Amino acid sequence: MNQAAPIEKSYEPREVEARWYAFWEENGLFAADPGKNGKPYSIVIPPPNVTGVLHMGHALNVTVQDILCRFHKLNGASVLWMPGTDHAGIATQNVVERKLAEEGLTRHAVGREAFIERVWEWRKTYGGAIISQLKRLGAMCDWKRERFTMDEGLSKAVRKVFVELHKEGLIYQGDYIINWCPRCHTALADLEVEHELREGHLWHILYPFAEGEGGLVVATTRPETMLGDTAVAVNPKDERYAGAPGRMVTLPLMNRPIPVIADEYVDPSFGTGALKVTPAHDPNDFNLGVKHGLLSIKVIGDDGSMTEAAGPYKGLDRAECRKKVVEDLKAKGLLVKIEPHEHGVGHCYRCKTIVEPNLSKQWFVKAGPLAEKALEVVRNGEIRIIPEPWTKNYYDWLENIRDWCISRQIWWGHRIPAWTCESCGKLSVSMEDLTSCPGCGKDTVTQDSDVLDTWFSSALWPFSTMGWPDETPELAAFYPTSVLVTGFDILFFWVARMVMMGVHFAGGVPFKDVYIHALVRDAEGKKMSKSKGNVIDPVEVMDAYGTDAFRFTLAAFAAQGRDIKLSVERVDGYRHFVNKLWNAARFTLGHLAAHPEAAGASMKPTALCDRWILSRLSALIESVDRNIREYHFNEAAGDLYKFVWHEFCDWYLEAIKPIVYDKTGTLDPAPTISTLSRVFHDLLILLHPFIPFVTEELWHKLSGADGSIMNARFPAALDPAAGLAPDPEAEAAMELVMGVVTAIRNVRGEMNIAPSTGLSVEIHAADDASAAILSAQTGAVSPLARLSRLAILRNAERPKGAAFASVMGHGVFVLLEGVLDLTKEMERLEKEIGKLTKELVGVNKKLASEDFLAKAPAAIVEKVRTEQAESEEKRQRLTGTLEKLRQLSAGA
RNA sequence: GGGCGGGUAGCUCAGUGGGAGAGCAUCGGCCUUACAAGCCGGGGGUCACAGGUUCAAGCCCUGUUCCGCCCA
Repeated sequence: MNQAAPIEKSYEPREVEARWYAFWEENGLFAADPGKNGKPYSIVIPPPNVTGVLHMGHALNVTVQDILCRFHKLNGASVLWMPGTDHAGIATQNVVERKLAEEGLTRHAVGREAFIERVWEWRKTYGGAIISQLKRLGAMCDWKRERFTMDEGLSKAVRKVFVELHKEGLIYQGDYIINWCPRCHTALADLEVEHELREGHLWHILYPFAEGEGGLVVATTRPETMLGDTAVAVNPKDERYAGAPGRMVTLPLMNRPIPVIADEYVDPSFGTGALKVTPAHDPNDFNLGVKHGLLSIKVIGDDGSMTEAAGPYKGLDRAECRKKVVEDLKAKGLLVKIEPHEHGVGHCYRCKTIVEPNLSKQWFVKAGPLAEKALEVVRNGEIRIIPEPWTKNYYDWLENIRDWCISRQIWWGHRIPAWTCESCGKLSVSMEDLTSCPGCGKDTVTQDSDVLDTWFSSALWPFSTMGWPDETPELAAFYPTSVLVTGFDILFFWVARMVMMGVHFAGGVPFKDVYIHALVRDAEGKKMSKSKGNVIDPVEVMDAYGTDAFRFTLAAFAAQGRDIKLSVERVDGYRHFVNKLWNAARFTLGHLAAHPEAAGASMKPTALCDRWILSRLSALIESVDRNIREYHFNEAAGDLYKFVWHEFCDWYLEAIKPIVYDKTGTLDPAPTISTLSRVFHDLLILLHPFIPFVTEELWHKLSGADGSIMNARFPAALDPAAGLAPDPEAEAAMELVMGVVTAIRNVRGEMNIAPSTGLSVEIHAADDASAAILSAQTGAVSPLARLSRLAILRNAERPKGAAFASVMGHGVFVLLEGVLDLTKEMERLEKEIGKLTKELVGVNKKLASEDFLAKAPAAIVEKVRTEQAESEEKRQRLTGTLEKLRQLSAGA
């Protein structure tokens, strides 16, 4: 190189990342403009919880979106990536309540208004943590548009949707059994309950007939609920209980007569086949209760303790009550037996407390009609779910959807816009806050104290963030969004509900594609790696290896199955990759600087390696472009990796050294410098979506100009004018060159010859064309293989004392007269022959099969034939050489 | 109980019908002027098991087994 390397010897990510992120933001490179030319490309970010900290799931999710946004921007699209956070009702309220508890306070002590103020304060102080972590990842979100589900605009959208759905009869209030979390003191939707298998018991209890002898033995996993039993049910086909339906039994401990009913629902094979029915505390029992007109007696209160209706057990905690009930039954001789029993127990997804199915007055969304439309738009292809198998899960859930309980008995959230009049009892739902009753006109109205499920507002995210219900330029330009990128864990919670709401309110689907990526189970560690202790903090990974290395690793993982286990060793591998690119840049930039006249020019390539690398670049562009569009990020990343390391660095840069370092003064480096410049330039653009920071840094060193790689244009795979097109001839010739070089290196390695020793090599070409190619490439082959002499011959005599290799039918002789270690050479040849023989067995078997010859495609047969001929020829030549060496060795 | 995914090199994982791959680890040789975070060469796999379809199976089908997830 003619001048000192202009850049540091190794890549130091920290400073570079901070500098360029600030640059991008300050220069408005993330800013979306609905009036801009170019095909709109839009994504709304899955809003992370405002209480959240960045975990692997976010990191992967954001990396994928950023790759897509940067890629489409490079392709000239008008890009909007809408960012924001979610108010996470229960989670945030829990966090603030814990802080209050540290001060010895409760939310009830400070009051609703003051409490909500405290939450806003908390949000102001801590709510930005996750946002700054997203920035650290390089996310090109349009931060000026950042939204929060509790913002004024979004709140207006929420209220509008509530009012409209209520008007349409799709929102209703009623007494139903719901999942109650006694800790969070709120109702939960079915989806918000997590079922875990627990070791429990099955208690068999005798319920004596009210009249006459005997009774029925029921089996239950929750004996404390018996206090609220209002029937015993058996299957009408169950012969054991023929005659029982219609009779009465006495409910033990409560001494209440309850009827025996018959219903097909009862599974005769479970327990004793007799089912105690507690409509107030079990969803299935609730259904039976409705069907048979049974009473509902609520014996467990909202705080988890027993109610008045539990009689003598009133005030006991539900767990204590269970013990007491069992003891009392035992004392009365009514406890027939206790069996160990494993069963699913529901837990609150926020605090893990065991939920209590409880009868309660709540607000519900009638999901059926909305689900119908949400099914339709996927069935008819308006929305594509990728990978496709998730479509089935989507269908299954929507086809069996139940009404959605949307009211929560907490304070942090969108308050339900419903007012009840104490005077006339009228319930009014309204867009505007009410101060008087629309019915009787009196000012005795009170707003419902409940708030809405956070997912209710999240369901509106794709259009509420763009200004709906107003008709905005953003909605016109960017709705529907191009793709939703998310993990499968919220396919039901969020994706399905967005589709329902989008189709119903925003006039169409909220997105065209849903890309479901792999999921890293994290932080809470519930599922993934807690047991293995390999939870990894993305921020620590970025600190240690750099964001680009981390992102590239995630991209390489992105097509994986449904679980991710990330190892830092692998991130380290990709850190090496980034550094490799950095050092390739040092080399490249040095030579470009030395030849400024050629650096930017577009010259016709003359050298074989130049033609070859352009052909490979053309293939790479095609692959990266296609694979990103198909969401095959791992393929794109893998091809980039292979190109950079194993084609560009390993072969191309080495092959051009004799040209760019030419000391003979006989070579013209200009076309090669021009090609190098072009390839490196395009390569940075191809890599940019994956590793934005290092590519931006190098971009500036490359051009020496200001501007940003973000404004560059993605190259076209086919651009013959610029020399970009597949060049099979160059690829074939280069393969011959590489084959020869590798064969010689193999000899050197196996024979333990120092790299500093120049070798003398003769190649006996099998045909004139190959001889011509090789003759033209001696200048490339010699340095790559470290030769002191290279002769390309035709029909020559086998040289004496030479190690031998066969490459594509050509004889390669490494002249080692006097120093050839016969034993080693024979071992090397034997190993080689062994491999070939193994290959030949398989190939010969194929060719011996008439079926294969008759039925396999002609191209395949031809390929196998060629393979066989080449391997056979090679084996014969190697065997021949080996034989001669044996004779020589025996003679000596 | 129903559904889904997975079992590929020592480890973490790619690979959806014709050459079994990557990173890390490992062995041998190199401080060759972009890079020792590197270069060159090598070793390592009956692709969980059994059967089937096919000219051809890691890949498709059936069964078995183990692990994980979702739903009830």
